Amino acid sequence: MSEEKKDLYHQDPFFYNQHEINQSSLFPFFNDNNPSVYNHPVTQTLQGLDPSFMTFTDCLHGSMDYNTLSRAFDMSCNSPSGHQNHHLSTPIDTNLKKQAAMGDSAGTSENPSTPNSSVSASSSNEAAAGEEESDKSKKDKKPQGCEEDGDEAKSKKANKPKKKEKRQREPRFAFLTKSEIDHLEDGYRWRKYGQKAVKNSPYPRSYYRCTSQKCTVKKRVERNFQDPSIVITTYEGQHNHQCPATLRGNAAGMLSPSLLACASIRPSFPQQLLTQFLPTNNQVDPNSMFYRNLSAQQQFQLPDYGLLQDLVPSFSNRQKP
DNA sequence: CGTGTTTGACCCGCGC
DNA sequence: GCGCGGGTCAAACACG
Repeated sequence: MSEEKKDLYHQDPFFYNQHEINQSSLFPFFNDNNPSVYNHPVTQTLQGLDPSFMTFTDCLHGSMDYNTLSRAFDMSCNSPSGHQNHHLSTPIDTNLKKQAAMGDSAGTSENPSTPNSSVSASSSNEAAAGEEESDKSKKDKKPQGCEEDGDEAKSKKANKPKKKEKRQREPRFAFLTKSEIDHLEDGYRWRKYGQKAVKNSPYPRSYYRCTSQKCTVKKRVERNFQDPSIVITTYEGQHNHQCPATLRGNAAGMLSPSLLACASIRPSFPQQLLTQFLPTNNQVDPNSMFYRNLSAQQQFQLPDYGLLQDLVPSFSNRQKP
């Protein structure tokens, strides 16, 4: 591995395998339980991945657990590679990497092969609850000009529970998207709650939280500092509610171009996915975000529009002269 | 007025 | 213990 690449690993354990970027515009990173892959990132392809296995929306809707994801990508990893351009990068999990680096037994003793098990419906709820709790205690800690004076504030720090539970992070997965737009529409509503400068990068990282009540999903958005045209979107957690866009019945208008990129990765990408998002009359409104994002986002990245033709016949009808 | 963004301050974990 | 960097909070602000 080159020194430069090593640096990338160190700057962010969530390794963005930008060297693999080719024609495809989107690279999902998934949880994996094998720390070795962090040291030896491999290029995977989506060949051999059963399209019925997963959808982007499945990830976002939380209707699929991470076992499924990792299974799916183990599959894809083992499958013979065929598609030369559509690379899927290495599954990454920050916590696991850290644990591996630290030799943290907690990370390895329990269910080493299925970190995802902690993400099953119940445990992920627990994790979320834990986070809420910690958030609450954090808030309580804040002075906020209530009755406490400085001393009290100090003592409050001392009153902190001696053995604080290590904050549990939700599993995360990231997408690289070639786009001029930082914050890509994905059908959910997000509230920005922070922005930080990224070390060694001129581009800041933005922090978003799902605006839905009791939904703890967060996402981070930043630009690849070596290729500013690439947006790195990292999702943390799973939505516990329906996609607002789906509810509105106008999902196509909110559809992220990432989804299209998904389709571009695998020509046989589930039709159901797109049909699920597209308006029932199969018309694509040229004024919709769907269409506008396409325009703004390098439509040429789609391998050829025959792909979309396959996926959405009506779409191609509009494109054809 | 409700909703979302900006931004400086703060908290916390980690490495040295 | 200290400093650094990532992550979060919340007041102030902007906007429709």
